[in-house]
Amino acid sequence: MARLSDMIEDFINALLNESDGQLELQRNELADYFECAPSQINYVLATRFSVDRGYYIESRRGGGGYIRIIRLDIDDDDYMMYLLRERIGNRISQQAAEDIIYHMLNKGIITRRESIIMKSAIQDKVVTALPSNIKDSIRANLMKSMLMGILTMRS
Amino acid sequence: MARLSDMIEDFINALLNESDGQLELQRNELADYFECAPSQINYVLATRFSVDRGYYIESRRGGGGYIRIIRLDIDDDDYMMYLLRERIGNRISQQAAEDIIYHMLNKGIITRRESIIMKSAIQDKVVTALPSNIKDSIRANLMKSMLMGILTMRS
DNA sequence: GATAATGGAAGGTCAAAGAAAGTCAATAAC
DNA sequence: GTTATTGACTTTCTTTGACCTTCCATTATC
Repeated sequence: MARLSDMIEDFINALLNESDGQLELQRNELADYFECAPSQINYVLATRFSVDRGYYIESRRGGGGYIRIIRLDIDDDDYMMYLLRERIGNRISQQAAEDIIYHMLNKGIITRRESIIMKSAIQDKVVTALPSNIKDSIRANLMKSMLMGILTMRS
Repeated sequence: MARLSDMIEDFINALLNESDGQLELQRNELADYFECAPSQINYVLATRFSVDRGYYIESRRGGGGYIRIIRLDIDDDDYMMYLLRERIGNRISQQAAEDIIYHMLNKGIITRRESIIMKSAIQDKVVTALPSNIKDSIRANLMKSMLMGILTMRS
């Protein structure tokens, strides 16, 4: 008896393959279809469609809510995926973040204006009055979130 | 699953685009047209045509009453100075920050890519596990820092 | 004729109900 | 002992309805 999670994963992958790498679905609908608890869907998304595996999830609650699954284009973005998966990690200093932004600018991944916005966001002064390990951890989240934004917006 | 609110928003936007940025309508008439409760119109105005998104609402009750929707048209630099000096302050919610970014995009102050970077930066998930007043205060710093970056790079 | 009540025609407010998705800890399966 | 599954509870967003306020025109009162 194949595991439910695997069946749901396959199902979603089949839908993704028929799409342009982006897909919208309703959590409850899918749970109904597989006759499982709605939170099962979250489990599958968390374990099988994580950023590490090259996916990005957006969602919205309330009436007309949805879950959007976006498959990232890994081949085209080796460097970005390296940053997300390995380089940035749980903490990053301002200097290291600035170096990465500078590098992205030089490689033509971002424009000069975009580099300035990113640099403004990861300044130490933005997270004042917090212990530096927390600062660095927020900064890591910031970098990863902005990178994810850049990665997902081309589709 | 088209949301009613979105349909009404689109409808109003279509009317606005055919006008000179100002539009008068009757609440009950519009509610009749969409076969919804009149207060639904207020909800759409409050959530989609807020001041943060660049709109201003005037209205009048009684016989011959009306709702007037005005698209604000401020000079870009003035608008950013207003944001920095008055609007953002020490704290700002994710929703309000998103509305402002949406507004800046609509005005052409930032590109779509830039708007996505900014939106990624001010997400709640970036500052997880902190009390919400601290979240909002970091977010205010973020917004101000990014705006300063945009402002200074043009001079 | 001037003023005061009145009724209908708007729009406004707010809380409750409804419609989704998220979280997390307990349990089950392997 | 790790991975799956479930369910109770939470949060967010939307929709509705009951009740309130304001404005105008008409009628009643002095």
